[in-house]
Amino acid sequence: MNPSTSCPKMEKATQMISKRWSLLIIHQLLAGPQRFCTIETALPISGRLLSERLKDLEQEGIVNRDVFPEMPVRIEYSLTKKGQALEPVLRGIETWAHEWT
Amino acid sequence: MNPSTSCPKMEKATQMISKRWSLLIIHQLLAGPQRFCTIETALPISGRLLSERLKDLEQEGIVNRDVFPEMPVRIEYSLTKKGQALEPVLRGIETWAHEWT
DNA sequence: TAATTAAGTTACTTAATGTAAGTGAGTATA
DNA sequence: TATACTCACTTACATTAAGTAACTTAATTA
Repeated sequence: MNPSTSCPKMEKATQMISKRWSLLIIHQLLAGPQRFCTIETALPISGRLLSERLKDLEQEGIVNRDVFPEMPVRIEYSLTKKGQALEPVLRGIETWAHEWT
Repeated sequence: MNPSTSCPKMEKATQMISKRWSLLIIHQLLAGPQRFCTIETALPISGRLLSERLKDLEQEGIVNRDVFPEMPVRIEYSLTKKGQALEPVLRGIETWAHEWT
């Protein structure tokens, strides 16, 4: 592994969002706050990985985890401002996906 | 793994570009056609993976591999139109990276 | 009482990534 | 002429990540 000469912020950013499933989860959350099982049903991802990825995204400050202390407890995932700021990127991918795939 | 209810094009696209290193390689190639060793030096990626990733991207029609039959042979990698169409996405990530990381 | 749902976790298998060294053809250096 | 070096990879192997399936705990519905 070489020391890199490219932009370190770009490296960090791509590392963060290009983990498998991250982009699809963020895309899914653009539709609004959602519960675990809703995301699990919407995407072809297993609970095991969704759980892991949501934790990662929460740590990166991209996703919020809100606990509503009802009975039974309800947990909703949503995008933070940092996460919402990725909307143009996701829309760009959407456009590209429709044109080229 | 559930059957998904989200957009299959989006799934394909994210699968394609969010493989580790793909985004950085495409970003690097936005600067123009480059040789293997140039990319290897510019990014913190090993030859082993760069070789693998370039093959993937070539197969997806995102990257071109041009062989110049000089002595010694020169090989240059560049973006296809499909690859160049990703520029807005990469610029979006750049912007986000500078604002939020 | 039995089955189902939500939000995960545990255990285990398979696939991807990282590291280091090697290859073969050509080039420059002592 | 022998040595070292560059380019564009490849091979072998160790480590890490992803995928699959079954399990958990508490509450809810049939």
